[in-house]
Amino acid sequence: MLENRHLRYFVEVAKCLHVTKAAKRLHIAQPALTQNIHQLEEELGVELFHREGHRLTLTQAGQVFLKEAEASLLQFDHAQRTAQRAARGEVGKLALGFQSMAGLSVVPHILRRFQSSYPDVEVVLHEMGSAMLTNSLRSGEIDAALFYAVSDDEFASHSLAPEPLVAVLPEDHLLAKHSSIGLKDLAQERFILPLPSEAEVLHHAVFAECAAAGFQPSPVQEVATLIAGLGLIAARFGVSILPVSIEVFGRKGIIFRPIRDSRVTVQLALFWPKENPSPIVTRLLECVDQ
Amino acid sequence: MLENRHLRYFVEVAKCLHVTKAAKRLHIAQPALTQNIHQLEEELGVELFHREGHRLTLTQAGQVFLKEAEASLLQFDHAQRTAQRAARGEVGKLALGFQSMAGLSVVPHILRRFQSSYPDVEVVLHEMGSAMLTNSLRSGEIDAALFYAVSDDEFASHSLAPEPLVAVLPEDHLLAKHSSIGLKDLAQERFILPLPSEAEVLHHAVFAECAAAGFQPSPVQEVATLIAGLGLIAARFGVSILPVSIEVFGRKGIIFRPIRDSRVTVQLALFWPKENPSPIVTRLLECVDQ
DNA sequence: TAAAAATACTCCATAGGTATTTTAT
DNA sequence: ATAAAATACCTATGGAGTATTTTTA
Repeated sequence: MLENRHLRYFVEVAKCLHVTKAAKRLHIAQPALTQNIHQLEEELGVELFHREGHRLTLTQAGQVFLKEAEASLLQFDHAQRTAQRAARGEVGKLALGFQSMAGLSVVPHILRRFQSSYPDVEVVLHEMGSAMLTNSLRSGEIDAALFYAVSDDEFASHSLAPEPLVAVLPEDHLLAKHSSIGLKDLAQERFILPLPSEAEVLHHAVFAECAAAGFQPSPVQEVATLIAGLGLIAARFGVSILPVSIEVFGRKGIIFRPIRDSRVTVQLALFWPKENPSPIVTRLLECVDQ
Repeated sequence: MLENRHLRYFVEVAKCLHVTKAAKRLHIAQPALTQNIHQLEEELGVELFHREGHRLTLTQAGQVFLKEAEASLLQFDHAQRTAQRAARGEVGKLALGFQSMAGLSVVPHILRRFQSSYPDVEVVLHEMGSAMLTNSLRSGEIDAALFYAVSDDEFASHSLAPEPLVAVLPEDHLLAKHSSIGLKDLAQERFILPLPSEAEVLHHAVFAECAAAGFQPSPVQEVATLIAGLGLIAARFGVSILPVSIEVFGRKGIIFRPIRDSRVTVQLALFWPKENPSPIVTRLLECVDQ
């Protein structure tokens, strides 16, 4: 059976056209090299060299095979180096899940840095709710997920800086003229909340913040998507409380106000499977903190 | 040292994710396969499989390496098949020399047939005189040459059908009104001859034909190129005798007339080196006779 | 006759086999 | 209990070495 060795040896001989010299460069004995070349020719069924006495020349087939053999060796090398780069997380695919809120500014920021460092990683983004994110992490559908949550035993995680919450109001709301608001003033408002399955931590954060202000939000309207929620607020259907990074979202008809005496913070965190984490996630982590 | 074998084995295991099954398909024992995979991972310095109990899965690096390994094996195969095709003369380069006269119709004809049968042969054409053609054949600069000559001990050759000679006259020549001419009527004309180094056989053919008609051409004007010769004839500077295939050359001011009682014929022949002939020449020969 | 390739042979490294153990389902 | 992978050990093929012969420049 022909092996790579045969190609390596052949290329060397074809380059010096001198078996003894080639053998020295290959650090093997001349007869061993001669044998390999013969075997190669035998298995191919092709004369690669003209032998006129001691004068070696490549046949036409030999010239063609030289090019092909070199290409094959390069490909072989490339395969090895690429596997090693892949092991270091420098090439491959990264399926990254994220919550809508995280997609507003954090994901784009991190991604820009990551892609400039690792252009050979193909990143596929998946926007979904927090419940589905954990499912997808479990099933291996995604390699990592970025969403508002607290660290947890099931997954490895890395939390970003805590974020304060802000009140989200229609722009013509009575309290809009103040530069900040006391949450108690919203006690009678209808609260727009994300579905727990979409953003569990944000859902609870609203209750926690209200509880700190001494009331329980009621009535509430749950929504599946951020877009729908902000639309309802703009239509004066209710108000909400969201992480401050919502402010990059400049929807018409909506304003944001800091909450005086706010007690609650939330933080984005990157989660990934404890078992067989993608090495690419390690590279991604390096980009998260800068 | 990693060999092709390792890739073949890895690809099989990566495809069934089952060492025992893969071993069967490869017709080797399971421990041998296990060892090879371990050795591959060792030499690469890369984990290619996750092993959770008996459940094998490819790591990210393994997935990447699978693609690369398959590509490498394909390239290896391709190298072998290409060498074999090259040995059969189906791929490679053909440097074909020819005389101007042969280039008029025979070379284009043969070439069209040849290229349709062997599109992967790169043909490079070299137009030169007969003396230089033999030199280039000797030096290996060209693989074969097509020119008017008689077969010869130095080279292998294959002659095409003999061609009669025709008289080449300016169109307003006195004899032009006749449909054929007796060569003796040209005895007083100046003969335009190719240089012997450019077309030795054609040069001699003129003398032989004239001798058969009972005279020796005089005066003579030798020219290096066909173009120059025909130009001189059109300018009424002289006449010539050339193989009948000159008639495809429709230069203004020139006419061709058969020679009555012509004795001499010439023939194109393909010549190639006796030593180490290019296999492509054999393929070319098959096209020459059809 | 000098130098290079081919041949003859020997040896040992290792690819691959058999038998067995370990491990997980 | 079963089936698969890992381990241990053995065998033998063949890759590579040394010594020698053949060939040609």
